[in-house]
Amino acid sequence: MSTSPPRFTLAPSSMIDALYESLRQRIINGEIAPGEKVTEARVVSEYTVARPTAKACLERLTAVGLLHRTAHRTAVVPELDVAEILDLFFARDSIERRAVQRLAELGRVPAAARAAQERIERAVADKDFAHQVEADIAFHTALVDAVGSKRLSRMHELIMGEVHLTMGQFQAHRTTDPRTVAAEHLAILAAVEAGDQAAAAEHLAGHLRAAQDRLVARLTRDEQPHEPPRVDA
Amino acid sequence: MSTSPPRFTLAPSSMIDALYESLRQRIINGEIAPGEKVTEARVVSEYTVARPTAKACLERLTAVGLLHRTAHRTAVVPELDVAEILDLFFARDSIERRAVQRLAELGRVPAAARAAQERIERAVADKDFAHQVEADIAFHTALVDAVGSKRLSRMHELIMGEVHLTMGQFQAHRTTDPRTVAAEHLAILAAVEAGDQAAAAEHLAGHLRAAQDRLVARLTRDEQPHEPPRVDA
DNA sequence: CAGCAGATACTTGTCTAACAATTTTGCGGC
DNA sequence: GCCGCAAAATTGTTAGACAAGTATCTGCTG
Repeated sequence: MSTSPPRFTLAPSSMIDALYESLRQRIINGEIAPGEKVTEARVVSEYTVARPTAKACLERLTAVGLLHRTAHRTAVVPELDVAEILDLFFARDSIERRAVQRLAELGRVPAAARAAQERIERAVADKDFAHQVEADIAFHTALVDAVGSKRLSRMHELIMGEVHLTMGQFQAHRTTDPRTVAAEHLAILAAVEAGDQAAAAEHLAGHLRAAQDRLVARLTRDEQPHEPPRVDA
Repeated sequence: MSTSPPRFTLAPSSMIDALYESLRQRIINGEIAPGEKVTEARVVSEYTVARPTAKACLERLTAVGLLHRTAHRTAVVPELDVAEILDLFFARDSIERRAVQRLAELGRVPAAARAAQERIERAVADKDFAHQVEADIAFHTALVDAVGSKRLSRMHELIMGEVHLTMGQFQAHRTTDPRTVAAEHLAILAAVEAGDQAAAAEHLAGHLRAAQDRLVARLTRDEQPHEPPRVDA
């Protein structure tokens, strides 16, 4: 607040940060599949780090829900079931709805959201799905960050890792028309710009519900065959 | 959710948990004062633990805002200024408002909230201020937990440490009539029981705003003399 | 042949010790 | 009195070790 906010983000400075980012990416992209075990020893050997470093990293990933772990048991990449997805989207809606209401109240349309929107459209044109998912997350994060509340942003960050994870699982068999998503995003921004809190909240809630329903529909279909957990490596 | 909720909480099982709880209490109660430095070496010597253990503990406290720390610099107990308190209460309101709206929608009045309410009244009668603050936190936490959303509860937990901290700072010079607080709590529960979402949200928002205003008023008065940071030890 | 008990291997929790990198502090010179 | 450099303090990371708890496999018994 008092110092100028950083305009450029550099590569992570500490070992743990770098490790965290790398593992985060691998989990989110599905490179480390849901259900797969991630032992401390594995991290130590895959990268060249000491075990305490790996341990700290796994703890951080656990804190944001990208790994599940109970005492003395190996951390695993979670497979979210329907109940968890509903819970996740309820929490997400709570934060983002408040954010857009606030933005509408201030009449503030974040530039970063518009930028993210353009990135989404470019990714759609390129058929680059991973990038599209990432830009979509960036769009929603931009909305929350624009409120300017450190703590709201932190709470949002706490759950967006899991959102990213579910979209990553979903990404393989995508059935969504990207133009629908784009239209919904624009409707949110338009309501914010018009200063209409209720409309902004409605558009956002509808958008999230649509995403949630797509995930749930996909999941209930997939859970039927009860496919065995994929184990590679 | 699927397993029965624990009816009794035991002492923390792991070393780090115990350390975390102890330090948390000491920070919240003001035993470790705002502005005070907490080095890893200090924790190591005060308790009998290894430095990595202390380090992990400080990291966890930092994650929930009970300590502030930047790379290579010593962790300190934060002194929240007015801007931060406003931010904190904005975030808190976002979560708790959603929670009571949801409870009203379900018509679910959590028993734990009523129990906490009784604990508050008992603490008031005993003039036990620390206990009163703790029970007040428990009341609000009970509201959020009753929703049954793991993630909403986790987000709430992420900021309630800081709330506890500010109330601890405030506790020394208290100016609040406890009966006002009790009445506000009961109004919230009544609205929830009646299933009136809007009224529940209104009562909660008013309650939080009153608490926030008391804190801010106290703080702006205190900041005038610009007292030098207390340094003991 | 099935089921259970014990033994073994694996994994995590914590500790000790050490060195590198960075920040803070204190001293001396100008 | 102020600035810069060196020493001290503190954190970041690594290595190795041992205890304790889990999971797995083997072998015995019915």
